[in-house]
Amino acid sequence: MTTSKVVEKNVQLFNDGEQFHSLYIVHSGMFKNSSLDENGKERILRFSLPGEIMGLDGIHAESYQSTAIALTTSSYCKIPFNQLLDVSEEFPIIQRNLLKIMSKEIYSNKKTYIDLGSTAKLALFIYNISQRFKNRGYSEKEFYLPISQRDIANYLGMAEETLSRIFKKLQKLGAVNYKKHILTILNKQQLKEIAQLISASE
Amino acid sequence: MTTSKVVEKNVQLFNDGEQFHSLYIVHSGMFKNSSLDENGKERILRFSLPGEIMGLDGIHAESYQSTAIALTTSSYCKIPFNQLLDVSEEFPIIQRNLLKIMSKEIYSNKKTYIDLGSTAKLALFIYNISQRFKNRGYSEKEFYLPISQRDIANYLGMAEETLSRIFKKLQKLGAVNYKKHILTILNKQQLKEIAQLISASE
DNA sequence: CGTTCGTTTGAGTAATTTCAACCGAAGTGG
DNA sequence: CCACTTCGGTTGAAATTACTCAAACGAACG
Repeated sequence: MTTSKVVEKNVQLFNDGEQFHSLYIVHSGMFKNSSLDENGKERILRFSLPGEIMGLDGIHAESYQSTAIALTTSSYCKIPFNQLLDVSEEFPIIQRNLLKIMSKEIYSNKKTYIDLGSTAKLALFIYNISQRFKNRGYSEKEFYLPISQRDIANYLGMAEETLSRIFKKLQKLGAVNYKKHILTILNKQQLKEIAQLISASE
Repeated sequence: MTTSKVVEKNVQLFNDGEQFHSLYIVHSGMFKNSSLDENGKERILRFSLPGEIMGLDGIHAESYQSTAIALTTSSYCKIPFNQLLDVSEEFPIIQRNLLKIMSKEIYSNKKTYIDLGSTAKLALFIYNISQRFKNRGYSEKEFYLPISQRDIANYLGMAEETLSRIFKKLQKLGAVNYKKHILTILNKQQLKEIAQLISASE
């Protein structure tokens, strides 16, 4: 349908409020999706990894509801939404898949970070990213994470300083290693326990 | 397509993990959608008000991802999903509307409570509910809120005691009144300020 | 009338934020 | 090539916020 295009770090694919026309699939690299709050502060809503779709939140209002910015050199594929609708009328399977993707998106937003302490939040964040890489065929144990700690803290709703301390704590505990944006999961089981995905006794 | 059915308080419409077959539209009353975490504790994911759809998160896995329980005497309409798909192949407008509804659901999840203090969280919660009632033609100023404070605290990720104190605080500030599950918004502007939806100077 | 349930209250404790300063790596301009 | 600035991250200490625990309360109910 369309070919993959490459963008450098900090390039913006679409902007909050702009007219909606296309969905974007991440091919490689990573994007952050954010919007500005009432005081003009950036609020990061999600990070988009290879294989994931951006722009779904723009369908209902026919304008994008967030801004997409590349966090590192990345490539993506653009899918004009009207064309997608036309094709899906011919091939209902496409429509069903779109519904499934959106359903999954709704579902995944529910696994919220609310209710967790800072340590559990960060552990869960790392675990989630790891599983998303795994689902796309990448290593779940070690990956490049082109996100600044400031952005992670923003996304998780905690102070930058807290995040720094917790990151050090997770490393001291031997759960992960993090250096120069390379994240290594040293003890997946332990990480899941800290993220409260399993009870510690199991 | 189907007629409206009535259920009493505490009746369950569908259960987390059960095979997915239908969407449910709330006609009147209110439902809570929850699931159990790894330690068996209830985690409330949303409250469903009249006009809102439940079950969308079950499409992708073909099993419900949460449990729906009536919080008060309520009525609902059941829509078998396969029938919906069949009809939507004939009438693409239905398909488009479904996509829009799901898109809106994805978008609304972005307005997250992360990052807010307890006072702002509760104010935002009240404001959101109020707007959802308004959008369906009900009063935005005064409504029956059949949710226990325990459930609100659970949903917002704070201690029950904290919620009780904050509720009292909002009343002392003159923003709202709350008695016998009747919630009255006394000062919408102030409520929005507290919820950080506008800066205090405006 | 006694019990339960949902809520409230107080006091102490724990977790997180804030503020201020510092650090090291990387990039910039003279 | 070197000083300078910036940026992302780190550290410590004080202040704030929210949680926990324990107890009491009032309304509803059988």
